[in-house]
Amino acid sequence: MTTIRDVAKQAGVSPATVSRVVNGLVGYSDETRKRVEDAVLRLNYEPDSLARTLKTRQTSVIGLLAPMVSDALASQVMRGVEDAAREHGYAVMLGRTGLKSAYIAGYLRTLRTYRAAGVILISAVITHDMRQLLGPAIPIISVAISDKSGSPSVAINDELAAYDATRYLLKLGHRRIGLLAGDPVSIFVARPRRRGYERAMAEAGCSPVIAEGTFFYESGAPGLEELLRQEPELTAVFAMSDEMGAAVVNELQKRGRRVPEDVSVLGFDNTSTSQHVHPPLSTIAQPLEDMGQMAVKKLLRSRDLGPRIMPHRLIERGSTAAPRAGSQRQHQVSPAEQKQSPRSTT
Amino acid sequence: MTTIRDVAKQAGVSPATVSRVVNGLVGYSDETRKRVEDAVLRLNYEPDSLARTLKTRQTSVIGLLAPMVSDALASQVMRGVEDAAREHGYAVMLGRTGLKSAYIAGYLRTLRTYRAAGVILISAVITHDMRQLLGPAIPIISVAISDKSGSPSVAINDELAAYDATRYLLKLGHRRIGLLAGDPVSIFVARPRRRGYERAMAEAGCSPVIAEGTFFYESGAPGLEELLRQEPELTAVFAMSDEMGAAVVNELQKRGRRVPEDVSVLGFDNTSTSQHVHPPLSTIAQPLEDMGQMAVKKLLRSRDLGPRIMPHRLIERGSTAAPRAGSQRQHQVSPAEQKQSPRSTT
DNA sequence: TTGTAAGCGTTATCAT
DNA sequence: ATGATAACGCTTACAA
Repeated sequence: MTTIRDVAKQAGVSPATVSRVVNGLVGYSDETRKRVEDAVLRLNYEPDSLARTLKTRQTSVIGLLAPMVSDALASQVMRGVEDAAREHGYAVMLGRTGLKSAYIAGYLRTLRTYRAAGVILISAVITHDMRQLLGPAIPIISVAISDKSGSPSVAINDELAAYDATRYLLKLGHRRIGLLAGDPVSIFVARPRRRGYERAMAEAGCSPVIAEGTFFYESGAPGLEELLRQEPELTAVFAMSDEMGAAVVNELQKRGRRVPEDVSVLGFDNTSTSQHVHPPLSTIAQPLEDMGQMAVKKLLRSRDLGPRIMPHRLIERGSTAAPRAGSQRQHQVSPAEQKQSPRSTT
Repeated sequence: MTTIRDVAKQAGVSPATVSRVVNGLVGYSDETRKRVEDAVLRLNYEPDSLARTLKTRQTSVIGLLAPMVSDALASQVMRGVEDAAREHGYAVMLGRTGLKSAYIAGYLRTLRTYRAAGVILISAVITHDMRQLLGPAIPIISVAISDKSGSPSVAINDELAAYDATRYLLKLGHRRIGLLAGDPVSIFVARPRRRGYERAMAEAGCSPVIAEGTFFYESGAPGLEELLRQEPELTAVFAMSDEMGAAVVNELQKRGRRVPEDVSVLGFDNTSTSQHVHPPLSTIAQPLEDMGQMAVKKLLRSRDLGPRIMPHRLIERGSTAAPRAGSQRQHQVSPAEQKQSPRSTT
């Protein structure tokens, strides 16, 4: 390993001068700059980040904590984070937390001793303990969680997104719309999304039909079962994750119901799963990659605190349509229902 | 930030003694150990990894380089790596390379200056340049690539896996089996898998039918189109990725052919995608998570070089079956065809 | 058993 | 414009 001293010797100058040249500071002649640069090239010198960080206290690693590194949502966010980090010259340190606070604490400690420039937390809320553990020098930001506490965060408005989604189904003419939700204590977004659904249903004078799943594919079929038990005449299902939505599509078809002719299905997240089912899932898209990028940008802008709301959008694919004429009376569309979030088609 | 000196002062000993206690070395009385431990607790002292590494030259970070952090295969491997790394007290530094050698080089440099304990490369072959860049002190290992060069690696035998897969379809009675492959220069596993398919087909006296896709879902439909153009009487399709396999299932159904009654479909990798289609895909499973874990273990066992072959296995789900009687003559099973890889059902 | 001091590779301060 | 020199926080001979 070649050090700054080697370069200094080779160039016939002091280490201090080499440091100045390498860091583009002032205080050397063109002549010496040239000599130093030559030496750097010849010896293939690369400054040691560790030593540099030890001295300057400024580092170039960003911590990224995800409950699972292998689920589609986290993967997308990770991708955005990784790209933005590289672009700004930062390295990413990855931790899989499984949402276990002991794991999170462990990573936070590690990140502190590595003097991380900041920490990004996917799908988890920032607690007081976490802030404590990191110390005041290291900022932390959450991604993909609507956080009411005012901590730095990048997320969509989950309540509004679910509201818009439900409104969309109502507008198509559906009245009996089942919600495939999730456990609100382990899955933080489940609560606001449920509120959004309930609000839209209440405004339309429809009664809610709700079952809870795990957000994983496997829980889709039992979830549908439960919804149908509560309301056999269901004409639409709004699933809080694409995985559950995909499972519902497959399960409906297995039961001999056509999608979307008999039952419409709407997913959430616009992960690749939504395209792997036939017909492809209509879904609510979160700009996950953008959210990851935004998170590092906020982290790096010294004090850009507070929550940042990103736009969601409805993507219409083949899994949603108006209910069959006659299957129930048509829903009357009121003027107020025209204002909706922007919507696009893929 | 509290340093070793603070603790020393608090405990009334020298920094050296604190270091000894903290690192569990010998050379102090029970009495002082107690005093030091108290001070550590009271001051909430945490040794600085950076300074420690600078001195000892041994680090606790493992570099993990993946072409995409958001595809299902890499995610699974990452998960295994992450788990094993944590278990051994290592942190994971993540890099997304897109297989661009410039990106890889950049990360390798970073990892060198961070004195990484080792580097894990997903879905890419280790080149001489990479080894050069890392220097002799840092080992590197590839995962999910059959590497003939003898560099450290953890992978399945892709040739054999594809051979077994094809044999399985032959044994079911299929003769006209299409292969949905991939570009062998950008997707390294495409070549051995193709060889395995060709060998099995040749042994059975069947002529190969091959189309190239990208391994992504989108390429499944055009790939099937091409296969059918070459051989309209196809009764089975072997896709080199689950994504392509899932697309083929959907596309076949769209064209009014039933799976598996009219056409069988076999995927590869056993990613979650294989379960998100109906009927669920039969597929070749790689133990991706195990492979990730194995990679860090090999890295950490000082000099456990060379390639490590992991077992693949065939998972039978609903997308494969014998061809319809009469659609073609039954294939005669020879005794040699009985020896097959272990196989399980999910 | 314990302390002193040197040094890991930098950068920053202060002379010159 | 350049060079000594002293940190950064830790480990490790070596000495006591």
